[in-house]
Amino acid sequence: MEGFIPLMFACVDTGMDQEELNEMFTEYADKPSVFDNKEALTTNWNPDEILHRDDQINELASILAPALKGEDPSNVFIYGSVGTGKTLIARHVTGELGSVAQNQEADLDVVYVNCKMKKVSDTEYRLLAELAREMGEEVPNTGLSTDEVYSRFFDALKGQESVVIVVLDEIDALVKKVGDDFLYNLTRINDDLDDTRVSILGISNDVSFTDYMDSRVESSLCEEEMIFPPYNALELSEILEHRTNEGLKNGILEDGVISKVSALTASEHGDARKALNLLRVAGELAERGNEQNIAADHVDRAQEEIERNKIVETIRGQPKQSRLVLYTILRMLEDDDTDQVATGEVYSRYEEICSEAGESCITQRRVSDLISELDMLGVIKAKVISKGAYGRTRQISVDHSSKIQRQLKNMVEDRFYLA
DNA sequence: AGTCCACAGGAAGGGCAGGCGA
DNA sequence: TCGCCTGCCCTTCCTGTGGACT
Repeated sequence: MEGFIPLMFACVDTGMDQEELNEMFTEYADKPSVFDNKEALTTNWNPDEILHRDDQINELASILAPALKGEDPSNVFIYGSVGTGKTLIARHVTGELGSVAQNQEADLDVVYVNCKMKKVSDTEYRLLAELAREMGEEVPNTGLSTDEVYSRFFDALKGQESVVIVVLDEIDALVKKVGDDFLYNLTRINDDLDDTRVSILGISNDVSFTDYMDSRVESSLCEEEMIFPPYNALELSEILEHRTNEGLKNGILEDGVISKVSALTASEHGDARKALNLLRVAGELAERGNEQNIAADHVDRAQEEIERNKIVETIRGQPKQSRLVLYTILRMLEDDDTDQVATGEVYSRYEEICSEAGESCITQRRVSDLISELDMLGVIKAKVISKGAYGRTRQISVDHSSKIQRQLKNMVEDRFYLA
């Protein structure tokens, strides 16, 4: 998609007429694809067989099984790094549980919410509203008090005579943002319900996440805990093999591609999600280049493309002042031909750039927060260091290839000055 | 050991936009 | 229309910090 938009504009610039455009699309449609079922190389796909997670499936299933008899299962907490199969297993097990419950006419509801979804469930209000909506209640996006939304969710639950399993994915992100009060309320909701039993299945990418929680919340939420270990290179290879058999045409993959992808991702916390993305994008690059096979070189290019897209998407969602701060950093790194800058220097240059552009300046305190945010988003790297009598500061650097760095600067410059 | 610097970062709250219910 | 709510971006005020310097 990323390469597609400039192509559309190129058509306008070069005066490509409708017929040529039509021809181009027809040619594209007729071109043989390297994919058989591209969805199999995405994280949304539910594979018929889940590899290397039998123990976790069995454990989770045995914890949730009492729901079939109308008993409320223990609250469960699942930890593990990104791409270790937590969401896949949670969805798989609750999905199967739902099917069995339907066959046996048992009353069981499963509600899934990703707590990191921007504008959907990234605040207490939004999460409760989303849960209430999932239970069939109408809740506006804003305008009500949080207490009102909570009581609407509660009313929706009261209307049921069943067990409700609430799956809260990426719960660590929300707790870090708004605190754990909402979890305290949710874990105590059963005290006020007569016929409905609510069980919470929390999923977190952060193993040390419970440090942020009140001990009372922790003890009731983490009645059962499961830790998902990262996949090793061998396991990743087998998972990729399984997915590519479904997703790619036979004989498309050159030797060594799967082992390269699995070695690359195993060294970075065994992230299966990243491994699948790498393979899919490598396939897309091969297809775009009219090539018949996916080679190791496509994997390298895919890695760069994924990194660039991730950063570009992140920057798109940032407010103007954040882009301005980032632009200041990138311009300093380029102009001063250095690989790191300090907060104080960035702020001085930021003030100059603001006055050049006729923009209003924000305070150093706020700029400091924006630098932290950009660091958290992985756009820059900021490390707090002490220079003794010369104070404390953050050393800011950008850890991308110079090509990506240049593209980034141009993009921020365009978005800042032209937007 | 005490001082000092240049911030980091927590806490509290202001102002505004967007939205809802009465 | 008005009062109230949340979310977001921001400011102000303040305390804390780590290592070089005295």
